[in-house]
Amino acid sequence: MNANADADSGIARYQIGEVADRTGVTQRTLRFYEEKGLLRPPERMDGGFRLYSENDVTRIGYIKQLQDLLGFTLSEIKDMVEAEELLMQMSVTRRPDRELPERLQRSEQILGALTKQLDVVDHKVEHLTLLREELRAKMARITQRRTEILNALEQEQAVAEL
Amino acid sequence: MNANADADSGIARYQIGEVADRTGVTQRTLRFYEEKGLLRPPERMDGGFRLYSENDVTRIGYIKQLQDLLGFTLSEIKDMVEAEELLMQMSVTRRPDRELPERLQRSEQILGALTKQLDVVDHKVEHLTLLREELRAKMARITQRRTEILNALEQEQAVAEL
DNA sequence: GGGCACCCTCACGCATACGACAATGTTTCT
DNA sequence: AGAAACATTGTCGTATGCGTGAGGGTGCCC
Repeated sequence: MNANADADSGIARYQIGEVADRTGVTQRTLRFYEEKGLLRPPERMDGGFRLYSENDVTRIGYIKQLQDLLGFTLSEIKDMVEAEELLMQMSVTRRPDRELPERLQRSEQILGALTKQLDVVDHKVEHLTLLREELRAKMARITQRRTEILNALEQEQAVAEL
Repeated sequence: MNANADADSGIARYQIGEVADRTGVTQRTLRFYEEKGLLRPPERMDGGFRLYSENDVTRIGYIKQLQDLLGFTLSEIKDMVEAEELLMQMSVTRRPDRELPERLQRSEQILGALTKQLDVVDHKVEHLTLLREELRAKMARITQRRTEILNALEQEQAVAEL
């Protein structure tokens, strides 16, 4: 067994090396993300080794996606995961029905963040879609040229055959 | 007149300051792009001042879009504009019907580049679309929570009115 | 032909996002 | 208990994408 699964506790924990392997980011990057507030400081073993949860692993994948594929900066991503964090906290802290106005405010705050993110994403999708169309048009043009050239070559061949 | 338009030559040229103003990028950035091969070295005046064409201005806007809105790196963009360059050269150099095989090869080279770009764009669109759905789902959840809270607050109000 | 706006080329600086050690401590396996 | 494997915190280095002068020419108008 390589996984530090639930030996006697209830939930699986992984140390940094395994997380790095599974997520495809380096250990350095994981520590860096933690330092920059993108990842909550994970638990530690008595000796100080970091112990990540399955949830952390998921989050790391999310961050990578936002970064590599979607081109957000780490500080943008920080805002996004923080909103996510708040959202999850809200879902959990359903207990005290007191302080409703405060919770309302939090809701609207998160909604604001999500709206901003959605705007950014919409914008990107729109522009990428346009770019895609342009690329397709260019490809069509080039493909056309190519068949023209191929035809011309065939003509040459035919002439040479005589 | 601020534009260095066609005085006696046929085509308008602009010096770097005006290009910077029109495109919204700094002069430093323009020189930097040139240095990095993103922009062909523009013409120069006798004294060494750069003279950009309308075409260059268009290209700069294209680069900015790829960079800011779509999150490509400059080296990715370099590949893209180089393919574009080749494509335009092909369209122009229709003259010598000799050397067809060479032109065929160029065509396929450009096609390859375009295909790669299209793949990248498709990938991004796909992931962004997924992300957008997730964001919408989250917003729906939060909006739901918010109305719940608002209802609860109304209840309190009603009770207090008694 | 003097002045002012504009441009030139270095060249160093800076933020982001890590990579690559070094020196040291921890866990685990047998 | 001793080695191998793995982790920790520094600290310095690096690539990208420019910003910001310094020091010095150029263009053009009156």
